[in-house]
Amino acid sequence: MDYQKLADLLFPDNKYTVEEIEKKYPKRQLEKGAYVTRFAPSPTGFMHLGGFFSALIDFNIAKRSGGVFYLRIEDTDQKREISGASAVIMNILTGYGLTPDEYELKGGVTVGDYGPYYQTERKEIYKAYAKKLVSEGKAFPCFCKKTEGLNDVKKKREKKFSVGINEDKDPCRNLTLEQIEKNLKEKKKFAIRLRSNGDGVSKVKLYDTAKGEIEMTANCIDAILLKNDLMPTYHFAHAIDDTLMGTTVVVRGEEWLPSLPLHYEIFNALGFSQPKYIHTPLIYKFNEKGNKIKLSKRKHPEADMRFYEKEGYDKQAVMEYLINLINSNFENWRRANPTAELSEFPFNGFKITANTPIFDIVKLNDISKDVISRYSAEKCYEELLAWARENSAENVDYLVKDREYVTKVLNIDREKPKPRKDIYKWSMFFDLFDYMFGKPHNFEIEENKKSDFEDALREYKKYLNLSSKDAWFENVKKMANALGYATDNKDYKQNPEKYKGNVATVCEYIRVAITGRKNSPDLFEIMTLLGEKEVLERISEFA
RNA sequence: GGCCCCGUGGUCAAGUGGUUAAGACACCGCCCUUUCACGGCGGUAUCAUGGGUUCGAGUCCCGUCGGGGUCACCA
Repeated sequence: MDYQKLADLLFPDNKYTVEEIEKKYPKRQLEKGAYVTRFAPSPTGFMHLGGFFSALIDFNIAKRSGGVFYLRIEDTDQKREISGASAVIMNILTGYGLTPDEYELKGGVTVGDYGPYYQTERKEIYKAYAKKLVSEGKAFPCFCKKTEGLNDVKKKREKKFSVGINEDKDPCRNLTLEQIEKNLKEKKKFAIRLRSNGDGVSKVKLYDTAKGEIEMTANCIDAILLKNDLMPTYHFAHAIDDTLMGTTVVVRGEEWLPSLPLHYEIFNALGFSQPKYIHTPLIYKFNEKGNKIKLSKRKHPEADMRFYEKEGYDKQAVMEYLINLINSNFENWRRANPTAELSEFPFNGFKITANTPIFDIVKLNDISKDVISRYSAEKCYEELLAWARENSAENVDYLVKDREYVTKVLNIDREKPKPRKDIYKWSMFFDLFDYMFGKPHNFEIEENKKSDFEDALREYKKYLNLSSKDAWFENVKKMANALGYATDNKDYKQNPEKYKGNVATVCEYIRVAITGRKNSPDLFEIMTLLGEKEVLERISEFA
């Protein structure tokens, strides 16, 4: 077979040769030890938590080594393309401070010399390499009918098929030049497949920086390199782009691990050497049956980065949670350095756990509470406002108009060595403090306590004193005493039957009347902010 | 089913041949606060399993079991 002739037949009008292309992509001039990483999502208008997770690792590896972090859009599957998706990706990345050094905005600027950064714009590059492989006999055209996508595959999987030796070699690999010419004359579309040398038995030693050496069965599949629209598959584009663009470390989800032998064979065929790989653990949740399942876009809102945006999770907290998932030394560091910037943490992207973590929103909440408790009231206000502008438009006017008051509310129990921690996302603010912005409607009081409750409130009108915290509390005690509630706690504990309750009980009644609930920050501060008139009105509701 | 990854408490995890097997979340108890919290102290609870190797194994090797991933002209 005259492979060169075949290559010319298949690709008569390629714009570039491989040599021409490689001239345009010189080796990057970087300090020794500097890593080049990339985030390479497909533009579906959705960013998965797991994708963000690898971007976080990418960013840290590049930035901490003085290297480059770039964004490449893998838009070769036109069916899935959503317009404006790349802007969404850039927004999230920059919002979290993971701004790429090189990127391209569709219809806008391109930053960086190793572009284009959209794969569809690199079509001629892939074609050049495909032609080269064909001319060397390492790839061949395939005229078969396409598989019908995911459904076909699923059916095949249900049969629990096993892949035997050489069974995956594609029949088209044996087509004669004449047959190919005939097909071409009939304008038949073709894909380009790798002519695999693998037997499906021999082993290859591969390496993952996080997992160590992995021995895998060599690839034996004549994998598609170029689809019949001549766009590359992930595998082919990965080899070419990451080589040309100088990627030294590829961080990607663990679902890619099984295709490592394929990538190994493609890199070899192309004469490229492989980058380092870090396959990150996938993030799971438990389903109803208690089985682990992948955090998925369809089933789990938390899989979508927009969820955290909408809910108003603190960005620092989301990142701290993720780092904590792969390395809990982080928590020790955080405790020792409670006010340090996240960027000061000696994050080692190469040393990540291989375990498969289960997403735990309770833990995220806790981290978020901690992060937010360290903020000043002013910072909280800014964050709250920023969140509201995007996600709660109806509250923006109010926040802007009553900035001072809102800041004071945010400041309750905050300016102290151990600040209160009850806010973990901004969307909860208005519910949590609803009583600061209007009279409560529901009151957490048991039916059998109602008469005591009302008696206490009636009496409290006489005792209300907001002149100082001490005076306020002194009066609460006086009233408690007058109504037969214990003011000596020890005595109360020993002889509870002697009393209707203790000061805590009285406080509970007042708290419920003012806030509607049994839990709230410091009562005196709340009453002071509300003002005497409002406080009396609320008490008078019951007395 | 083939191939591969993973297996320390309910969850996340430190641990790289000798530890009383850290820490955090959650849960429970006590203390502090004569309010709600914050906080402090303590508790329950873990090396999947069976064999090796070794004076010694959570750590190394093999098997088993369990969980997960993958097997598309999707990434």
